[in-house]
Amino acid sequence: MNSRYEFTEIEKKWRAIWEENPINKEDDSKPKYYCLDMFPYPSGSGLHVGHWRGYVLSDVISRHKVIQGYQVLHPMGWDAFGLPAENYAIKTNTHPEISTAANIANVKRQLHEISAIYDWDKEINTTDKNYYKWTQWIFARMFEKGLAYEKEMPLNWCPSCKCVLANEEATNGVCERCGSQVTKKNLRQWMLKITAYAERLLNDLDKLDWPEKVKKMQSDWIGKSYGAEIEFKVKDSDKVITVYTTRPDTLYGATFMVLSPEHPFVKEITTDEYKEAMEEYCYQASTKSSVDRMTDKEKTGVFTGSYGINPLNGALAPIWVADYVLADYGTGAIMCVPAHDDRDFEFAKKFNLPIIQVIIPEGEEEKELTEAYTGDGVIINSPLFNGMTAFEAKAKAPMLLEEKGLGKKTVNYKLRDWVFSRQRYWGEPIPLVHCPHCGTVVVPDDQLPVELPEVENYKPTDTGESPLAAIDSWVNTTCPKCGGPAKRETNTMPQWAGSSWYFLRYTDPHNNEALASKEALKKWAPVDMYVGGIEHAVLHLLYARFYTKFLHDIGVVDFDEPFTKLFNQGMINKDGAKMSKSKGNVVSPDELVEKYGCDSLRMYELFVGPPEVDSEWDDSGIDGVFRYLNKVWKFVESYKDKDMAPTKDSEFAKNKMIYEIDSRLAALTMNTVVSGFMEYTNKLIDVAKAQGGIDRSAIEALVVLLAPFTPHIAEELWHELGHETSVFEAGWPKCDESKLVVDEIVIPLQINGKVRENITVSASLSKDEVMAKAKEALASRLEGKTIVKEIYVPGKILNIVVK
RNA sequence: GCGGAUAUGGCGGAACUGGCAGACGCGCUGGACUUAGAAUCCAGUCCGAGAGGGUGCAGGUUCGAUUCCUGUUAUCCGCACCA
Repeated sequence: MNSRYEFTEIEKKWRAIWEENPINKEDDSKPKYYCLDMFPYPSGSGLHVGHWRGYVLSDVISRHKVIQGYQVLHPMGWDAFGLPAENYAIKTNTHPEISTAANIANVKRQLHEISAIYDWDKEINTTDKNYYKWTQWIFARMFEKGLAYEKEMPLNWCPSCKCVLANEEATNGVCERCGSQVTKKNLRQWMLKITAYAERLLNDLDKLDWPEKVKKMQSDWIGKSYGAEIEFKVKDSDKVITVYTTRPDTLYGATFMVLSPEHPFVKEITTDEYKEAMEEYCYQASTKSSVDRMTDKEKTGVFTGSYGINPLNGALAPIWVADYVLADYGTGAIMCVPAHDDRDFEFAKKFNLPIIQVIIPEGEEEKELTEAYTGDGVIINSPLFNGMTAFEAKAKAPMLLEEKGLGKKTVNYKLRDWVFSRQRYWGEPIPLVHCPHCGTVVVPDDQLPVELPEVENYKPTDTGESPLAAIDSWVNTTCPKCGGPAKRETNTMPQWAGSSWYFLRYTDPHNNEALASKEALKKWAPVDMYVGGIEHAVLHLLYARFYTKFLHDIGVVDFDEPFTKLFNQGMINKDGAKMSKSKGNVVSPDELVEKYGCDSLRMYELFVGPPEVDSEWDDSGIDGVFRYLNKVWKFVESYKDKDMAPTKDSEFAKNKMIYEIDSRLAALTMNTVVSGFMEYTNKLIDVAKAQGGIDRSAIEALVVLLAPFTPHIAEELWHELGHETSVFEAGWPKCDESKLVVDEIVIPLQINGKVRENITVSASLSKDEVMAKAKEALASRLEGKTIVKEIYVPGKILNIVVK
């Protein structure tokens, strides 16, 4: 055995051996475990130490499961459609396929450096024809089920990407990808009816072992609210305006109404006097970008000249049009209760509209309001609800109104349907054909995939047309139904399409008959542990849940949630900022692997901080784990031939180590696992030094425990200890808790809550006996004091309160 | 504006259900070994000479609070006129 820890040699050696003979083999006699990383986009700049973090974490979990006797699916692949490759193509006129392949080769090389147990036979790539065939197949099924539909509407448009965006991609009015301000553009687009699944997407969050934060973000995004729809007749008209409100209890306080500028009645109920102003206002609203509409805090609006009739008391409510009411939420029309809604209050003040209070705080008198009162209280001025609290009335009002035929109980969601088409080249073609006779026809399964054609110009247009639209030979086709001339749909799918189901494909990646066989899905899916960044909290994770539920409904899979457990690893920052090429603060793992070895870097990635928290990268910290591994090496070298019978001390040290590593690993607090290794290795070394040797099983336990974290050194040491088979076949050490029982304990002694002395006592002593010893030890400090109280927490602490 | 999270030495961070604050590591200081350095090893390292003080700040509950409660400040994240 080498006296020095030659990591380069060791790592090279075992990587080659594992390549020949993988430690993780399929074996149906074992239970399954599916541990998945969010697959990367193969970017040109490669991986940095931040990417490693999640991959190391998932690999530690996977290897741990292997040692515990599971067959583990731990696959890797490429989410390779997307804009960077396409933009690169525009700049250099290189086909995206070529640049993508080059990037994949580089990132794959880097991934090998991690020595994760990825099964490369199961590698997938969303841009493979055999893969996107099934992405299209799923779309075809959605189309048949009426979940894919076409609609013309004002959409989020990124002027830089020259492409529409889904709502999820345009939060804060900014393009999720490039950060440009999003504008509105009226376009005909393909939509997916994700709203049909709103209720299930919301309710099923309960059964997921996911971070609360992510569940909260999804449930906020779905945004369910309870309320009522109430009908207001328009005076001197046959029109009836339905409003949606969550506060039907305040109906008597409704002093005006507001329609969104896009509401269909606007034209008809605007009187001649206000016509011109209204046209101008609605035109302005239609051209306003979503950013402006959001940031313009000042309320604007125009009176229609018409009045709505309050169904409860017949009071007249002037009807206004204002852009603070959104067309696509609720009914696009609201009743306004300025006394109890901040926005309505502001609007009423600005346009001098009446304010009627219907709720006053418990025990207070009605007085003039300087702001809207939105809290609970007693209902007043409301014959139907008087005497109730607002809380009560809010709950009862929908039913009461329904009984009177004035409205109905309703729920609403903020979730909108998913804008699914993109005006770009490098994505899955939408498998539809437009036929002048048959209308929109889905491409039959036996003609899938609809392949991307070669183009000469990848450049997107400003008109909202895909570059594909310029290729006549591709666009012109025959109708699958009638055989007549027809045109292909030229939009492509968003990047999320391929990633919404890829976790299913890993179970059976080469299947040409189905997206995966029933048997393979049954064997592996759903994913037991999903590791990735928080940035997909609503986007990818919501879409993947939606796809899974759909595939469940059409009988493809028999579960309806894809990811049982989710873990979001924190980002790694450098100089207080996210690593990026443009900031020049990227730390590459390649040099660190060369200098310290893969095992050291793996362990250090886990040591930088709690895995779910963002951490600052500091190169010098890796010295600590490197020194630690050298210490382990030296320990094994020094004591492997000094085997002796187990002693009380060695048994305690060994089992305590197993117990601590095991429980910390189970809690996924990997930084404390690493510190635990350091702490308990030191204890083993102390015992070995004191005894002049140590039993072999203690050394072996350490080596096996280390294996998921630092596989190469562990495997090498395992063989040095005389084993012929892999450390990953050794079985996970079990803690014998009977060995943790001690007969002497140290009790800290406090006076008035401050520790003054420590005494060592037999663990079997009674309270009185311990107290007597304590008083003896504290005698000089207790002199002249009166003891007020004595507290003894058995085995933990003793406190004496004195005056 | 609303919602959520976080705050502990020079630094990263520990502390399980209220029970010895600062584990483990980095860095630093001193020493050993060396012609010298690197590496390694040993000792020390919250502040304070000491009594004592100390987990963002101000209170509270408790024998005892980093942990629970109230208020407050700062930072980060999510949503953003959703009626």
